[in-house]
Amino acid sequence: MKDLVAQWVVDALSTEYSISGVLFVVEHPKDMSHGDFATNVALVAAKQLNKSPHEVADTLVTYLTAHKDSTVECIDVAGPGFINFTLERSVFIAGLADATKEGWGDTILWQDKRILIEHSSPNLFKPFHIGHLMNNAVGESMVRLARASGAQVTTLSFPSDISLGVAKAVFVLLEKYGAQYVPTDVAVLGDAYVEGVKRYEEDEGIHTRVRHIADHLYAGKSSDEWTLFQVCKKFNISYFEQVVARLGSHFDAYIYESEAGIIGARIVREHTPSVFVESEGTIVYVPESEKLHTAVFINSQGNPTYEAKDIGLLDLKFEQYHPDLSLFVTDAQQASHFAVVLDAAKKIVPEWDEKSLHRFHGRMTFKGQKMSSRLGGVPLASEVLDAVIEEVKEKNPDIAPLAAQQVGIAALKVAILRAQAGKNIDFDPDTSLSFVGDSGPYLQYTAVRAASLLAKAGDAAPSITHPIPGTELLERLIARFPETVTVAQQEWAPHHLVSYLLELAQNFNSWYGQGKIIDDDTAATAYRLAVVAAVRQTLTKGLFLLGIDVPEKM
RNA sequence: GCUUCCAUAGUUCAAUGGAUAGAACAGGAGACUUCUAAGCUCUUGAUGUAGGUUCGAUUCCUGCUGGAAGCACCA
Repeated sequence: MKDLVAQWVVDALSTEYSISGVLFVVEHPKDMSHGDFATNVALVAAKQLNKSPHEVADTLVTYLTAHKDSTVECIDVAGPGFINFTLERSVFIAGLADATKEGWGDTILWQDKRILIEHSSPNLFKPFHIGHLMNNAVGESMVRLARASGAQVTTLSFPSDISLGVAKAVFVLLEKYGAQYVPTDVAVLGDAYVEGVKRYEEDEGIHTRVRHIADHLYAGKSSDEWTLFQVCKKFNISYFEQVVARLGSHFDAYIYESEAGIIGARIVREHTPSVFVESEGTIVYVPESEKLHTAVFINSQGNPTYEAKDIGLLDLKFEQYHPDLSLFVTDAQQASHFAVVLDAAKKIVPEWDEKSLHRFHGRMTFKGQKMSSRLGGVPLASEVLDAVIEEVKEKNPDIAPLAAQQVGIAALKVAILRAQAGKNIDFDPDTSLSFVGDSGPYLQYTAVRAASLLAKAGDAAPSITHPIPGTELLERLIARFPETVTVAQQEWAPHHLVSYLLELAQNFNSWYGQGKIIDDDTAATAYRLAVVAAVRQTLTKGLFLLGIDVPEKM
């Protein structure tokens, strides 16, 4: 429709003024009272034509009005010279029927493309903490947006299983519990990690032993540390799967850092000195751009660093999944790291850089305190989740357990997703977490309320045959759902969707408060129910795309 | 020090270069014998600073101030 309007404007310009190539835009006016589409063409063309914007606009409107098609109700000039197009209401009324069909909001933006999405990559031995909640919320939403774009989506997690840090943890576990240790609590592993880091810093005497453990782990050499490591790794992964399942995520595949490291190290060595260079006993990459920094890929012990592991990961990703787009989500701290890795990667296989997209989110602080999972003191994701769910239950003691969990997760996820990814969030359960106003529970509540109305209607079936006044704004908002999804998909920006859903919910609740939906007027009731059904479906689908379920009751 | 990102109401966030800068929370006031009050109605209140580009700048460019992150063997 937007393209159609633009074409009309082009025709009008060429007929009335014999000009073309004017760089105007057609967009939705910010304020819906200004109509459905607006163009700035008169403002842009005025100077070139040496006439006032209003004069140009008036001339164009006369032409456009004479040539408009039946879907356009009126075309007028407003403000400094905008041309506003208002569509016939019938267009939107017909749209209500689409909104209750299967697949409402699905787009064809990436029809049949293969998209690989990596997110929620845990660090084994470090607990899944509050920061991972943010990564998971952003990542899962992108997965769902991608699936709704017609793409074939594969989800991947890249657990960090082997590192010097893990060797430090294994050192502590061996010392404390011995080689036969079987973990029963992730907190013990997290504590061991923190303690190991601390011991390593304080006591140089253990460095040799820890490095020795690291070498065995990297080499997969049969030993006490290897056995203990395997047991802990397995335990951690199953814990991880439980936590993300609770949050609504599932991973199709895992690639471990240990596998990626072996391949990455090989690739780096194969491309030395063509891409990488030896320096001070290490292998580094020196970017040409001043904006990027030199990074070590193979350390002086001969082990791959994070950088080389990411090269190996790229190889595995493209080798195994042949993605058209490989998206990965991390926090913003790693932005420059990946910029360097991709700069090196494009010299090995250009596709690795061209088809990769790094989306990052901000850092989550907790009550103003910076969190460091290496130094401890970070709330676990599950602890935060439990606390939030407890709060939901306090607020509504009658709520079903499943609903309480769904509401708690919605509160967390919307708190994260309503802001543009990339900004830091200071998470304070007392203030950040809202159950009222612009919040997840508000959206859920609205959807539940709509569902409740439909249930209450009994025999009265929704119908669009007898429209009544008062729902024009809602109808036009509902019609914008698919394009809002498209914008969120194009920009990988779920917050656009959150803004839209909040606006829809606010308008619906406002309308709801104005009078009865179900009354004695059967024709009018049927129409109102059609609007309710469309709103319910739109909210439910929109929340689904954010990774949020709508409870039965709340 | 170098590189990058950020700065909007008391607070948390919006605003493809457009029209009167939108919400929510907090504060103030109110309606309801009514379908879910996690709701509704009304109300107070903001673009860090100095320039530049533009018909038009929260948005683009430059300086300044303030904050965050990164900068060779952690991930």
